[in-house]
Amino acid sequence: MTTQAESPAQPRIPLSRERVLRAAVSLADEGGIGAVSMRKVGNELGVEAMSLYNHVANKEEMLDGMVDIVVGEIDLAVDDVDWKSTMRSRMMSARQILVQHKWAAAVLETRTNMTPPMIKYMDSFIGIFREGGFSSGLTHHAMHALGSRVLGFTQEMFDDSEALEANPEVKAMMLQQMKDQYPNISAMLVDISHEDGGETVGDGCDDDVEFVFAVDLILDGLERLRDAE
Amino acid sequence: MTTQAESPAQPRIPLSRERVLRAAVSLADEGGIGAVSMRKVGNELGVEAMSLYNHVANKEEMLDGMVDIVVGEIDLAVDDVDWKSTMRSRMMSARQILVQHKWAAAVLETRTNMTPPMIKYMDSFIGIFREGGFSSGLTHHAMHALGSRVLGFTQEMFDDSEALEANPEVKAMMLQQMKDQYPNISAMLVDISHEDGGETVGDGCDDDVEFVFAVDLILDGLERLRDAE
DNA sequence: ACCTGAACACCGTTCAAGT
DNA sequence: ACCTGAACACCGTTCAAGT
Repeated sequence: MTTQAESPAQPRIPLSRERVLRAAVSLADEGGIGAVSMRKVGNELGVEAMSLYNHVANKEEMLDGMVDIVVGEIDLAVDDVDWKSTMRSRMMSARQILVQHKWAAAVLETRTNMTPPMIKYMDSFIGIFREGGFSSGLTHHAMHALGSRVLGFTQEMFDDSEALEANPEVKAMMLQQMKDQYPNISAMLVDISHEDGGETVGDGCDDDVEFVFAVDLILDGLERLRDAE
Repeated sequence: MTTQAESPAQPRIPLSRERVLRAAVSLADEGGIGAVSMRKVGNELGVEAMSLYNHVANKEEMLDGMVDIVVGEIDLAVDDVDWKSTMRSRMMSARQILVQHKWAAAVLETRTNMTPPMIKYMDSFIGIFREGGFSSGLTHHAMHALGSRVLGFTQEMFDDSEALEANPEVKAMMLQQMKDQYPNISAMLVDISHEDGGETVGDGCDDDVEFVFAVDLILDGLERLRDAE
């Protein structure tokens, strides 16, 4: 049944979280997310489905890990001549990776957990705007406007981080811990809570406001192009 | 087992596609899309799961029907003072409905079939831009730029309609049939195929081009806002 | 014409038992 | 410490059989 059967001298490679996730990603790359079941991933590794539970908590957590691998492939090193071309390159890198893993965009949108690779990506993303001279408020809007375009996670991740921030005691600790690892996220959150006294951000951002902001941004731009034609 | 058991005089209401879809939508509204299985929908209607197959081809087609119901709820009648506020209202109506059916946005993104309610929505959408004096090319860009924001279907639907259009023999027939029912879609497709000789649109639109267009539109708008601050 | 019982080939997940 | 057999409670779907 296993592919290792005819090589008894070769000790089987031990399972690991890494191996499980890589097997799952390669199954999804080949056959779409529908080709990923605990049983099939186990089979790919020459192991029963139940063995996977020693390395991932459950399927949901396995999907988190798969997305982390994909997000980790996005090149964060690009540093172009100005903020605009840097951001443009960043978006292209992200898109390129998501095109390589066609299943990932849909899965990404179902994730609600913030994982370190996701937070790292977001911090880098925010950093580009900050270095471009954007205020924290406008950076926040920018993330919502661009968010659903490449990585559909922006709303949810912000909701989570802001839910935590809403508790003032947790807030101080969180910010302290985050400051080193995620300087841009921290700076933005601090700025914004000072700017509006937590009104917009404290109890989760107002999705309606963000939606209208993005729509108006696009409509204004379209109008300009029409008039220029 | 059924809720009708204690009322033998009352003849059971006969099943119908309509009743099946409404039951499925209400299950999804209450418990999310995970609460929708053939067995549970059957149970909701006091019927076995297998009976549903007399009214929907399979689960996939049931999901199509559920989405149609939701899309059909979007108010297409708004006609504001100009194209911009009309489009703004349209986007708000769509968003409002999708917020009411929280499961629908994700399901919408997995649909690949063009259904009449979807085409009707698209035609109305295009009509707003056309009446606002937009060229067909810019209208096409606009749909891509706004598409993923409210209804994530734009890309796929366009790919389909353009795939059909790529066959010149089918094209003439299709356009003739569509002209009455969907005047705006037809007009746009005709214009675009004349404008660029089918280069951009004939063999499916260039997703990369559309992606860059949308990103640049947003980045330019953000820059303007930053400088105005 | 419409509904169902029985069956098939799948799922995710648990837990005690093996090594 | 890690892997597995057996089992549970689910899936979507079919088809011949009932009414």
